[in-house]
Amino acid sequence: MDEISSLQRRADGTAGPIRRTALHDTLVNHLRDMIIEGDLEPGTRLHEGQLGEQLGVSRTPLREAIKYLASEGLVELVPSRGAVVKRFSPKDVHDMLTVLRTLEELAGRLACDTASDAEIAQVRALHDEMIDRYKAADRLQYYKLNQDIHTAIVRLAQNSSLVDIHAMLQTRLKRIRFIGHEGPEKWAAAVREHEEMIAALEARDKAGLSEVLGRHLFNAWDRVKASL
Amino acid sequence: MDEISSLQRRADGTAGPIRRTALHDTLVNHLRDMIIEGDLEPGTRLHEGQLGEQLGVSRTPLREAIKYLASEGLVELVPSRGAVVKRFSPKDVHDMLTVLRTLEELAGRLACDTASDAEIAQVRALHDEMIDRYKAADRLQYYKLNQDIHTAIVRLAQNSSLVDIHAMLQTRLKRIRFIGHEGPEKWAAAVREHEEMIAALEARDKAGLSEVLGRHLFNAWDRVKASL
DNA sequence: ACAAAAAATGCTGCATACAGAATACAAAAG
DNA sequence: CTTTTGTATTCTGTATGCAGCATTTTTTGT
Repeated sequence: MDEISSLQRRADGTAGPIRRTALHDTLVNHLRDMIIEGDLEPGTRLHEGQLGEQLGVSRTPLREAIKYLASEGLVELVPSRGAVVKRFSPKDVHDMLTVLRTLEELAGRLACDTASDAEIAQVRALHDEMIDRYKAADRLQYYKLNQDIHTAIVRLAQNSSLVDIHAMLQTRLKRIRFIGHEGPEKWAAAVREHEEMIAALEARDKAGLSEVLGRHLFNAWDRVKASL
Repeated sequence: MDEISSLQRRADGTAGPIRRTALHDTLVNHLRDMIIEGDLEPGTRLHEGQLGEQLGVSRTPLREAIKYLASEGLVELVPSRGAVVKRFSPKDVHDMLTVLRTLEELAGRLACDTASDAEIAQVRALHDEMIDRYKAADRLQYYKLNQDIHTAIVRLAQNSSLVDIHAMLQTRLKRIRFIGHEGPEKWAAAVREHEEMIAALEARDKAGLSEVLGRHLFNAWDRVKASL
């Protein structure tokens, strides 16, 4: 059972001086995880009283967290009727992937110019680690590293707005992708695309990196649309 | 003085019996306007007690509104110290314009495929109206219609995610652009670009529309960077 | 028996109250 | 005169209480 004790524990586990994270902030992360991982399915009403009791917090910080997530687009606010977990239609997902694709294409072009060799090496390290997880058929860790790589490449572009918006879209899509279990052959194809990505990045091939990122996300639609 | 009466008045001005907009929602819009119009300058601390009293509302809905705006990126939450109006560096603005440019280029390409003739005519109407305002040197209305046109074109793309994110970036940039008073020659150049935009849209010239939108936003940096 | 209206219940929205942290100020020591 | 420490005040963070709206259940009339 989720409890206040686990909520108030610092995320990084360090024994830092004092708790500097506000409860509503902790709740935002906690609720976001619950939504992404499917504990709160789309259409579920977020009962303030019930949910608050379950998490061991009062309604006030909970409500604040819900407002934050509403602006993030994960929940929907219905006047006088509370909040419900937002349901994304297949078209919504397709739309998000289209935008994400465009953004990553941009990130790829910028990254080739702005990234240092050391930073590229770090992405390579993530990639190698991911390949290991792939060979071990460790889907969960593969998936996590996969996202980390995309995020890392976006970071290389050194555009704060791009990082922000990419993270937001990534979050909204996480729930979908988290569910979508593609078959071995599609998984292999995705891995091949990642190999191309790293090669293009190391060669600082702007057009090449941008193209493969775009293709990767174009194909992503094929990989997830079945599970909708 | 801002008062509860003006806040609780319905946005559409109808005399409907019941108020269907929640106070925190009204506050979000009100605060956003205050930030954009410069009533709350960057770096200003949002004093809950004082601001609440000034607006005639209690702290609870005010705090909820602030959390919402924080997720929107207009204010920053500092633990135990409240919220401050976010300050954007010149690089931040440049970054946002870069992303906005990419998104509008995408919107332009999509719009040529998806827009109906009637919708295009509506944009043309907005454009003509804007030209009138330009000739009348009515900067405020010109500016407003300008934004409306960009928003309308994005809408034509019929991509909900694109609309969302574009609106968010527009909002963040509104404050900057609201201040930035370009000279007559730059203004004229912007208007010429808009003429090109409409022409390309009516010709459903994907490459052309995308190009001019990109150029327009590329030049936008020149127009605002002086005022930073 | 069915439909419509009325009452009752539960939940959201807002305000207020209280506790703890941060800052400002003042006094004392070097 | 400067610096440091103790204290007071102010503000944020959280909990709780109350009023109004939605929905469901019950009751009443046909």
